[in-house]
Amino acid sequence: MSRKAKPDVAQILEIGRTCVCFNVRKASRAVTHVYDSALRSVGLRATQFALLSAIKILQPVTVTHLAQATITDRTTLGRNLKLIEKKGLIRMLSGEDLRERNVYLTERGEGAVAKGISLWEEAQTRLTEQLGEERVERLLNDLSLLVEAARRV
Amino acid sequence: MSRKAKPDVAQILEIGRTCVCFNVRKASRAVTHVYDSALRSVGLRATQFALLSAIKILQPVTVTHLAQATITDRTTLGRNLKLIEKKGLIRMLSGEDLRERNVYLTERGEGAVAKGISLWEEAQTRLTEQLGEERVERLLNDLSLLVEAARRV
DNA sequence: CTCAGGTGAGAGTATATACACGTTTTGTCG
DNA sequence: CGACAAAACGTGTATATACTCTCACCTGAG
Repeated sequence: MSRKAKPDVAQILEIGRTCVCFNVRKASRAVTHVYDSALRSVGLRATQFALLSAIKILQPVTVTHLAQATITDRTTLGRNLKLIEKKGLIRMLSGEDLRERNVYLTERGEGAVAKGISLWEEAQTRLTEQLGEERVERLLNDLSLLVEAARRV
Repeated sequence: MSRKAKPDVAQILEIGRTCVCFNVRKASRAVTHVYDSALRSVGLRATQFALLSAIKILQPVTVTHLAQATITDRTTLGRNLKLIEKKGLIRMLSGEDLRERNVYLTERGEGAVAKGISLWEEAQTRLTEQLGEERVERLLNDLSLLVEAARRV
């Protein structure tokens, strides 16, 4: 009784069906594939397009701020920024506070976002057609609540 | 007019709000953090617990089969399997068809799943409390449809 | 002013993910 | 039977992710 019994397959099946983590990650892989494919022709990954978009909105913005806004680990973000900096899409400059690095879009970065938008729109439209607009809206809302919930845990 | 104009911030804001990819990935990061933290005391990542669970259900199973079942790239899966093989949690043996590698849980793998279950349950329960059971059920259902939709695109 | 503690960022390490390409084995058809 | 297609898997390379540790810089208490 006190000895931990081998879990049976039925129990694991139920975990697989109900686990929020597994299922969100699985969906993340499937959806990322759609957007990565769509954006390939401009040489951007979905993550990079997302990052450029966030910078477009928040610029000038520090690394830590951007990390909080995108729910990304600061060190992860730093490495992702380095990649798009090497492509010449952003600049990172120290301001008055020498610890900070302020991130800006370059002209090329602006152009990349502009080119990405139409490709993004096509992917988003095709996916929305498959899923239905109402369901997409509901899903986005639930995902937003999920992020809040996860941060409170 | 034909010249691509700089997209304005309002448009990008709308993209950030509505993009299924950004928002699923963001949720994936937030949720993974919860489950990774919960499982840390047994030395498993959420991904690894998921993988062991899938093997528990499907064993013996080939790499390609497991990849299809988990919506993971075959080469990604191969590398993830190598990590839990090194920990002694699974075995990979060739069968009659020498191209195939059949994956099995070891005794230690069974034990790891058993230990992981209670930790998983705690994380899942805390998250469900924050989000509400009905919303979790709806979200899981919508995510499942999303995966199907993404695969049809 | 000084320094103790806090803050912003990078480096080291490890895992997760996937595309392009190559290798071995199997199956199939003339 | 032999050549060629198909299947299963691994390797090389690149990006995404995050934890731990370290360092530089800033700021406020005394």
